[in-house]
Amino acid sequence: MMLTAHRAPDRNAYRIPAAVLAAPAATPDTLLEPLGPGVQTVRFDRDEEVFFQGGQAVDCFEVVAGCVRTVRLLEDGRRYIGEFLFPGDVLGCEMAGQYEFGAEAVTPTTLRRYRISAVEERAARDLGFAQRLRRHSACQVRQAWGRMILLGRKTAAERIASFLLEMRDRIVPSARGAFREAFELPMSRGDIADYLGLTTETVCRGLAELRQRGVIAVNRAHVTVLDAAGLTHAGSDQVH
Amino acid sequence: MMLTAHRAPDRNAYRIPAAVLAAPAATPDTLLEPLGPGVQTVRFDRDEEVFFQGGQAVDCFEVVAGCVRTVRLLEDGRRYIGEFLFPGDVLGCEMAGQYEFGAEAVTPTTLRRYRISAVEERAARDLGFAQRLRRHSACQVRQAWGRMILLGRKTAAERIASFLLEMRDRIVPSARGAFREAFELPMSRGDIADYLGLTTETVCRGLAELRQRGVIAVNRAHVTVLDAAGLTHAGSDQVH
DNA sequence: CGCGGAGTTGACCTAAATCAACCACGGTGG
DNA sequence: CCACCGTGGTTGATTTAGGTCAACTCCGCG
Repeated sequence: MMLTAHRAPDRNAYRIPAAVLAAPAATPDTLLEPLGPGVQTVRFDRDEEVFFQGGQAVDCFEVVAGCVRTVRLLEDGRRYIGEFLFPGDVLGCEMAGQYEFGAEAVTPTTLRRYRISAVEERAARDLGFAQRLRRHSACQVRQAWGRMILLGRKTAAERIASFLLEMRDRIVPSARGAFREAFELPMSRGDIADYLGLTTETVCRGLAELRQRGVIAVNRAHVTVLDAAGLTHAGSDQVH
Repeated sequence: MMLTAHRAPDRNAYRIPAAVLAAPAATPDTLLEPLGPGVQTVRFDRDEEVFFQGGQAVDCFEVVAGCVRTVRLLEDGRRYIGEFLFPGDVLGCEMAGQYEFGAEAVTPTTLRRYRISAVEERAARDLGFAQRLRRHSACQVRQAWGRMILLGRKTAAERIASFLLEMRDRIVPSARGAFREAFELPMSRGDIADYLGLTTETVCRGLAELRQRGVIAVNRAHVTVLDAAGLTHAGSDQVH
């Protein structure tokens, strides 16, 4: 299937750690694949809204290409970005009733659209599918906990280092043969700031600091990790 | 069953919003109840460890009485509290492999202990059970998102107000007939601080501020919400 | 060539952390 | 029965990380 070309072959698409991957032989390629065929493919331009906070939750999506952000707003305009989604990631399938946050395309994006009701209906009769869904949510929960200690207890510098490490592991280098330590950030500094609970300026200063210390090279969107160990240390991301 | 006496009758124990509760008739009382009988009941003293961060994840728990906190530590001692658990809440059942955080008793606590493997095994053959588990994780994910905007974008005063609102809704007044706006906080100011990403002192000052404005009355553990609307406003917890 | 928006850098300010008393109880033991 | 701690809570003074405001740079584009 051509879709797999969009994903890094060695990484598991729905982020299930190796320990949980004692999966049965015929695991589908992506979480929602079993719901095809008859799936709609939809495209969104940069900054276009995929769905909005408070809207009736009817569809969920799988990213085929591009990058999507989820956003929550406080009424005075403060914005928080819940996560960035890359090819293979799934969006909105734990929503019930209303979307609790909005979703917008960071770059021109291709998504596959599924009905949440179809997901629910399938889960109600297919145990394997239900199990994979459950594991997906469990992963989301564990990831969320990681984000909380980042937001609650880490300094600006640590958050930025952690962010770079996360992106290094999640962004597939666009250039064929480009090595893993070099990648293009699809999102703006403002997006990064709203993801990390900081401001644009603080993100810039943090990146500048890391550059001056020779840990990374940055030029606009292009980032190269020069000293991975140094970056891991700067992020306090010990694998306890 | 006697356990229900420990829970507020009008609130759904595993926090599934009404919209999702289109449940089949015979819904069990608590999430893990179907796994009984033969469940062990275990007790923990104040500050005793239920399980520790990094340990092999084999058991999960349901709170019968008392209050439990989940803790994550950075190696330099910074602490973050993921959540407080009250009677009816369930703990650790989305763990795979290792516990990603520790759990400690905030007060003397009674828990029912289940094997994670038993939960998995039951989920693998009981669709209804799997569905409830899945909804439980989905709720956890949605709650986590709420916590993230709190940590990433709210001021100290707003966090404290939000916290009080959460506790008002989750803590069952101990005194029979005590009205809902008065409750006892089982956790210390330090615990609250680590839950909100603040310090003890800032929590104290925030509470003092709300007291001076006549929004609440506080005396040590005892809190009374005098002006619920004012508190909601102070917390920026609009129901969008 | 001039415009406009993202990114960067600098100067300054403020919310919350840190550091330091101090208070208010709830035991404990004389 | 009451003095004595000790622990958690509160309040005040000071410091600081990061936010705010403002200038300026660097492209990309018509």
